[in-house]
Amino acid sequence: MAGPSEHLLDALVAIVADRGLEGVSIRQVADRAGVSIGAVQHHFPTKNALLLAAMEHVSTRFRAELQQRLSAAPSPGGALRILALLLAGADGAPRASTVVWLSFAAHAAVDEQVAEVHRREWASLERFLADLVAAGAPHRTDPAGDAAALLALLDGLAVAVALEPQRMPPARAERLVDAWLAGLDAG
Amino acid sequence: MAGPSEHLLDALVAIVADRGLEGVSIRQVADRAGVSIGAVQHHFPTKNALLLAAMEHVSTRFRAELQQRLSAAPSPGGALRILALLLAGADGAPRASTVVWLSFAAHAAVDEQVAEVHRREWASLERFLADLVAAGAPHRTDPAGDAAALLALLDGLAVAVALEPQRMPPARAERLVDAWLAGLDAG
DNA sequence: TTGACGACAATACGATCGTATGGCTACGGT
DNA sequence: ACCGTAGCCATACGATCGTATTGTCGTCAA
Repeated sequence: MAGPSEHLLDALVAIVADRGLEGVSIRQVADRAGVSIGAVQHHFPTKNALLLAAMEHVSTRFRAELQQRLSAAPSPGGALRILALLLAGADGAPRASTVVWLSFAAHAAVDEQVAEVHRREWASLERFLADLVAAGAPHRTDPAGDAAALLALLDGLAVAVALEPQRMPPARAERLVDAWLAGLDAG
Repeated sequence: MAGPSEHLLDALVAIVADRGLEGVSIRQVADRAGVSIGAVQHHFPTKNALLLAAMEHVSTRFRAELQQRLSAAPSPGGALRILALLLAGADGAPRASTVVWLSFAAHAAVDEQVAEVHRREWASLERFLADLVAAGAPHRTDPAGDAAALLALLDGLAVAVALEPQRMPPARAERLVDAWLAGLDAG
């Protein structure tokens, strides 16, 4: 299932997770994957192509894991909570995932191709959240607005959980997410 | 008022704003500031020291601008809205500021010294927001929780405004902020 | 007057970077 | 049997990096 290309992409993601994007070099990726520089160059012509492929890779992985987790959701409301906790980096979501997308996001501010992938993913995420809101809380008048606010909240929480674990431990992030979801029905 | 050191820090911040942290090198900073490599080394012994000083520099600048903007606030509620719109990158806040702190945040995930400065600033921000909430909406039972949620929302909105201007134009961010603030009184 | 020192500039060093190049091996089609 | 090509490695090239070293001016205390 996992070819040599995916192995390289996993190596890159692992490097980003613990040394940041600045720690990524063709040589480091090759080392981590246990192959030569030439092998990396064979599968991806440039570093940029490797980076873009890695972004698509983490997106694909995320969608797969999401689908699996949501298969156990009893209702749209339950699915919304599962997705929210996952995105917020609350219990169950590894810090590494947040660090990776945070690194990509920062790079997106400077690289148009990376920005395009980021925009596509986040737009898709907002649509998905909006659908869950519309299905789980049909009385809401602006599910798209609710989804956009929720997505922003979750992004901010994820960063806080990853960078400030003592100010924002996962349990607090979970409480805040639940409070916001409760506001969906009340407010 | 602005000595040669501040000039170097401004140069670094300008580089981060339009090429990211990866565009920062001693040589680039020296070039942008119109001095030699040696001058940079004279004021800051290492690149890391320069980076840390730049973070403190943007913090100081931010506090100064904030204090100036808040001096025109009629009430705690008004001050809260001004600060929220500023942090969210809504109309009036430049994209560059968001890109700079986003870059620093991503770097904080990998550099403990940068992380410490980041934590200090964000903790201070949450406290300040909590005070404004407590003053402007005294009936709230958990102003610290409100502040933490608001701060996360604003961080997420700022990133969205900076990276996805068509999904999250400043006006939409402003509407979402206002909706959240309205929920302070209702929910 | 001299001499130390602060504020730079110029240059050098070793490391690492992305990428190009050329060769080797194994295999699949003709 | 043979040729091409996919897959991979070793190595080289030029650029850029952070930092160390050394020198050159002023200014100002003694």
